[in-house]
Amino acid sequence: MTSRRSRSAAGGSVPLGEALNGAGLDPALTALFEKMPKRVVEVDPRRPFREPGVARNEVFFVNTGLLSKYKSDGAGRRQIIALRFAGEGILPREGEADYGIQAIVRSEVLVAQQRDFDPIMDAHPELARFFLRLTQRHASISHEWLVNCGRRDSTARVAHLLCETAQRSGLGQSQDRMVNPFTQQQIADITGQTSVNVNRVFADLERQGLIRREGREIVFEDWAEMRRVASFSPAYLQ
Amino acid sequence: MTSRRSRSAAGGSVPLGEALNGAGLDPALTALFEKMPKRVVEVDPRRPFREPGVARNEVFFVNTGLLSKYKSDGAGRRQIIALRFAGEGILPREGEADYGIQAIVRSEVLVAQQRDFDPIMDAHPELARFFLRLTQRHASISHEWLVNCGRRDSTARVAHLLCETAQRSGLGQSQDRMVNPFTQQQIADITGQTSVNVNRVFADLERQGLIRREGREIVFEDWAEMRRVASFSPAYLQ
DNA sequence: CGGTTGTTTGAACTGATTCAATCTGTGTGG
DNA sequence: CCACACAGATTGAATCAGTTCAAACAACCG
Repeated sequence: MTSRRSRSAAGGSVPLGEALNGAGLDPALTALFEKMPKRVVEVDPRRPFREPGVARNEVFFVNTGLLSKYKSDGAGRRQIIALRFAGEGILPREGEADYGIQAIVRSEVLVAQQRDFDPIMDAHPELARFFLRLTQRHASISHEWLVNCGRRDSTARVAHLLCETAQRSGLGQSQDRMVNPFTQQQIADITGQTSVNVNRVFADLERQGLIRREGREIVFEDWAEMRRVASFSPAYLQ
Repeated sequence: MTSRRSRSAAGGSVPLGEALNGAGLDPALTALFEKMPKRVVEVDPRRPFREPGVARNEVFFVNTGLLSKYKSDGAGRRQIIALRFAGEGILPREGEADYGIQAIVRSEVLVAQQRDFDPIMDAHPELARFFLRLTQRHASISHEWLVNCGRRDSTARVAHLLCETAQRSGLGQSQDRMVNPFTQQQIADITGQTSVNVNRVFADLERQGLIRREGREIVFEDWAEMRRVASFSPAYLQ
């Protein structure tokens, strides 16, 4: 089922409080966020959720599943610019958002209003420091993606995304398999290619003995070599 | 002269206090930063300034000129991941930096120690909110660069960079010319191409009547068409 | 079963790279 | 002032990685 698939891809449910505490937030402040009025929304994959160019006065938190932020160039070619795994969130910014949001897999998302969020920030300015750190981490990931798109060949790009995904979905070190949450089109939209080529890259990776595909699962046959091909070093994930 | 070139490309000098005030910081806090111990450093372009993989316990502020943050893939191919124009800065982050810093043009940079910076942040937690906004802006620029590298053809990528540079260096609306601060190799490192191709793209842009080159200066002959080719809409710059 | 969504494969094409050579402008030392 | 060195820009030819278009195939779901 789609929802099971989402859960396992994202490493299970990560409740708000647990995630904030885990990221180093003072439990007293965590409690404030837990009390903040919010809706729980089930988001279907690859369906419009939030469109670009609309005022974005909401705060999102991914309980389970996987969200993507996307933009498109003038000609409508789509580029996924960021992912939010379970336990991560999306902060608002002045003005209208230049990006849209879609789910990669069926996701459970907490949606709060900026007008409920802002007073908490105002009352506890030390919170901004916490969110500054999280934002810096995401910036660091964006930078790695830029290296990926700009300087690596198509095989390395896909391999790198798989490595990052395995890591970020909280796969245990012992785990050597992962439910691939992406369609090949989505991988293309992340790595700046066409789905046709992504398909060929997958076939290559398999032929080289780096991965094996079993239905939706990807088995990493040679993690060390995989990392090397992808030139993946997880430092940028902190 | 190189230093004049840097100044005009970056739209002149932007002193620390003025920049922070201009970005919306409380003048009382601005004063704290102005009192913070710091060195003034002249940085030569395309020379090592800060290497990747080293603990980065400093804060930088660009007084005049233009800095770049760069990373490289496994094979040593270089990608410039961000620019800092006059009036912008670079914050530290836990652990060792995964990126290096180099000047694009000769720059005057203020360098402060994190240990002098942190106490100010500690004493004035509302500061983090200010830096959060700045960091979000840079993240937004990274995302646009991702669209650029991932989805636009080589002509649009170069055109987009030129548009962004014109805008960010604070060129007046009336201004239709700009000193190009980049070498073609640097443009290649930003847009994920080779310098050879960048050269051909420049020739194309000129042949299409979008720009004219006069020495180091670029004259925008048809700004509207340039924006269209680049699919440049400056909203992401805020 | 039929509709939908995603994957796989082939053939032709093209934008960009690679490698190598040449040209140009600028700064330096004699 | 000239000779030289150096960095960057320009050009050509061969090659190749990735796209495009089109069609077939597979899985899933009501």
